[in-house]
Amino acid sequence: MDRRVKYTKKVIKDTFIDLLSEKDINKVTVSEICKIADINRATFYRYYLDVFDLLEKMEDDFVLEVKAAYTKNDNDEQPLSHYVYSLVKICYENQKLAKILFTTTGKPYFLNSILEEAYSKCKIRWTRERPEIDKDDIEYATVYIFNGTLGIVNYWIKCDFDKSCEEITKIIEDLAQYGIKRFIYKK
Amino acid sequence: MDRRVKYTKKVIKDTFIDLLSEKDINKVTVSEICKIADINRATFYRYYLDVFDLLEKMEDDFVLEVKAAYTKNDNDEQPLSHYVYSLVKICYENQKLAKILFTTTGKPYFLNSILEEAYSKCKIRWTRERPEIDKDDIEYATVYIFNGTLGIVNYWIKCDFDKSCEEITKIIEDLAQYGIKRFIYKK
DNA sequence: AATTTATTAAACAAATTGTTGGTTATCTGT
DNA sequence: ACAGATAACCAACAATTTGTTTAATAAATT
Repeated sequence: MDRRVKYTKKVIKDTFIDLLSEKDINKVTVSEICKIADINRATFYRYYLDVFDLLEKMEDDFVLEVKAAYTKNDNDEQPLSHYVYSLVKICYENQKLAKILFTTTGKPYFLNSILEEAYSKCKIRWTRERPEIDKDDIEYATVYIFNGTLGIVNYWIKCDFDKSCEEITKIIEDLAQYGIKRFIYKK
Repeated sequence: MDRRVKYTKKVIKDTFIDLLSEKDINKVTVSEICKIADINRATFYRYYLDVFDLLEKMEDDFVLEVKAAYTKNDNDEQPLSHYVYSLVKICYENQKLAKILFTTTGKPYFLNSILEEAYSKCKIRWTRERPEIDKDDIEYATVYIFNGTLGIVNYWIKCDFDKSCEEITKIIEDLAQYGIKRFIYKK
């Protein structure tokens, strides 16, 4: 990629992250980003439709990084924790960005493609091991642990990464498997 | 309240909901709402700061309704399901609004005050029954079931309320208590 | 019926938004 | 190092939105 393009995109994204840690995304304008980044506004529109398009592209980049992380050594059927750990690891390595992405979107829908891939493999396993299982129940269970997982990651980020990646992954795994019953009462 | 005020607020909110089911909130302008609602723009600014302030006020109204629902017959220590059921019920009775509120905010942070109240009571019970318990663990467990619960409600709304309020509440309760282990494998 | 209050109408400057055509600066491949 | 390609800049544009203000009008309350 052209060095000029690389610079332009980088300075836009950096400025955007800075602005997002100050104020709400709805108050961030294209003009402001360009003024601070010292970039012509026409140049911004060359690559992005608007502020939200910019955010989306940054989310996509993040997702690609996580996928790259768990695709290394990816055999057919990895345990759930393998995917969770990859996500947690990338968050840990990009703390400022992760904080922005998790808080500005509210719910990190942009991660759907990651965990959906992971959970779809679980669904296959569950169905194989218990063919008589209710399809609806699987769906609800998946939704539950999916949201619970993202909630924990979000909370961990809010607490400024006060646990190791391994610890967080373990906590998520335990909660998904046994719920609060065993997690709280019979540890 | 003055009948004129009542009308103004209602027509603004109704128009807003209609617009939100068509397009993203970031594309909704004050001018557009007023034009469709046939309301002077100055009148809008009399009650709301901007589009997001309007959304917030609608969320607040929704929260008040849910709280009113579970405060009836509220003894000291209700089971978690009592609060969940109240939330589910109000969603069921305001389907269009619930759909908007759950999808436009991404993560329904506006519900924090509801479930936090419920879960804080659980935390007290857990701590009382097992005083040696790890405080961090309680926190993580709470975050997990909180997000899982909202995920299920959100999914249920997305599926156009295809189960009864009682069924959904039961599903949520089971998942919180036993996790997928017993929910899926040992039903 | 009189008074209070809400809504309207019209106008205002300021800011943002996309888009344009022409110029300058920088990069890439030979 | 040179030439062609391409990216970034500049300035200007109309259109839209945003808050805010004033005075006039309409509706509610007492």
